[in-house]
Amino acid sequence: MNILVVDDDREIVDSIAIFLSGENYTVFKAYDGIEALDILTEKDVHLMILDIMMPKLDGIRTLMKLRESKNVPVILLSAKSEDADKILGLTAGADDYVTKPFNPSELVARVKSQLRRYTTLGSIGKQNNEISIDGLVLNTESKTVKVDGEDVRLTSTEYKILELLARNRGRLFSADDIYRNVWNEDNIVGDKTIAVHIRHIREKIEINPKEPRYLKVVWGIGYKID
Amino acid sequence: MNILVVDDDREIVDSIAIFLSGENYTVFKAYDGIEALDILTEKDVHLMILDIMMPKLDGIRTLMKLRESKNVPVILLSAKSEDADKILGLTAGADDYVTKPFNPSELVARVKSQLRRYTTLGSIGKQNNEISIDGLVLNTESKTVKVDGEDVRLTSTEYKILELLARNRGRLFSADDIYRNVWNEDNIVGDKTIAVHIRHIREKIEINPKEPRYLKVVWGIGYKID
DNA sequence: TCACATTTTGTCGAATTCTTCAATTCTCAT
DNA sequence: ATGAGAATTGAAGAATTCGACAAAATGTGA
Repeated sequence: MNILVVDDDREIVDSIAIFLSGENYTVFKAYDGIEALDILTEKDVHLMILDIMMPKLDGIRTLMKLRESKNVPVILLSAKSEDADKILGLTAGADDYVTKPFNPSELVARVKSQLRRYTTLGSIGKQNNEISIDGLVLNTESKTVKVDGEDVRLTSTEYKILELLARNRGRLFSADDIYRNVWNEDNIVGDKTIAVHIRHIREKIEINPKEPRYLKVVWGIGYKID
Repeated sequence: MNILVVDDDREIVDSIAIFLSGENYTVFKAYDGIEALDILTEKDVHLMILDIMMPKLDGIRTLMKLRESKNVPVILLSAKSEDADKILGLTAGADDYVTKPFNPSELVARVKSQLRRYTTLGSIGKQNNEISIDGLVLNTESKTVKVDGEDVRLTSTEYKILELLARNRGRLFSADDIYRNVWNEDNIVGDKTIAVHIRHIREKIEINPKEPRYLKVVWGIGYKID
């Protein structure tokens, strides 16, 4: 892994470099924003540690310029611990903000955390966003539903109810449970509303709504998907 | 976006919830690790703020259990500012570590930063600067758009919206999601603005805006590109 | 400053979706 | 078998949402 360290104070750059090298990272060094951007285009940088106060091009501007084209993780470094500065930096596109003086081990831990997110944990698209139950397939990202390969159009409320039940296959939900989960508030009136939505879902996903294949009722208690 | 806040101190949970709600996040609350894990399976959580000191199941253990199956970003919260604790937490799989007492605005900024990394910035290997969807081709470098080979002139706002949707093909964005991503701030007023931009984009890239080939609406939820 | 392009806001009608209510059917326990 | 409670069904009014248009606000370059 290649890490670019940018600070106009050479001593700081060197000491950070020593700690990172000790963790077997390859370290590139730069002493102002222009140099940093140069290295970023030339080399394959996996993470950047960037000081804010620098001559020529300060850290925030460097970061903003970088974000126009690359999504490399950036940890900002600054002597200023003012909250406003932190917020500015994080808003400008930084992934973390560390104030000087810092504990080298903590910095290394934060580097590792960011690299883990960037490389192994990945982003939202990577994870499994399909819930599959027999011929019933929910895609939680596009909020779509397929039954035996056929696309089925559910309304937003219908989808939310179905996702709740599908996500917790086998678990029993009373009408009130469902209401609380989907509406995020308590149901004051009766539970007819849920019943009607259940019917609509059944009409759409069940071949024979009278003999539900998925969406089953447990008498006197609630609904579930086996 | 859904955020889960976990702390055994209800006052802290409530106050964090207020700040996050103000930023238009949906907030789920839990008061120990067990509850947290329950909600994580039931709901689609996009980020978790997790206190370390908790009864039943402490934050670190909760985090480790979570990491067995999910890669949701986690921000640890702790009264201890010992470096060793920070390092332990970050090593266990956390994405960030904030010590109490904290500045709410900073916490919100860190939440946004993590969500950005998780959702829009994405992970390694996305250097390709052309996004191609059927006859629709976006060049993210020159910020130009072609439809069936024909150049199309989009305004900057229009382009940003289209890129967001194209970059996350299949994923559904509510009007608020789009606003937050493109403007980097919350939408206080209604969602007419997005609707109008969507129409303009459609007028330009769709042959028949009434029957959109690319930019589809999902009633009651939002927009997407299949 | 003015003219022009872009972005944002406000209003309206049509379409879709949600909720309510009443009638009917079904299930379980006796 | 029967009755009470529970679930399903049908229909209709209420509430939302989307898209179209117009117009106001904002930004930009000559």
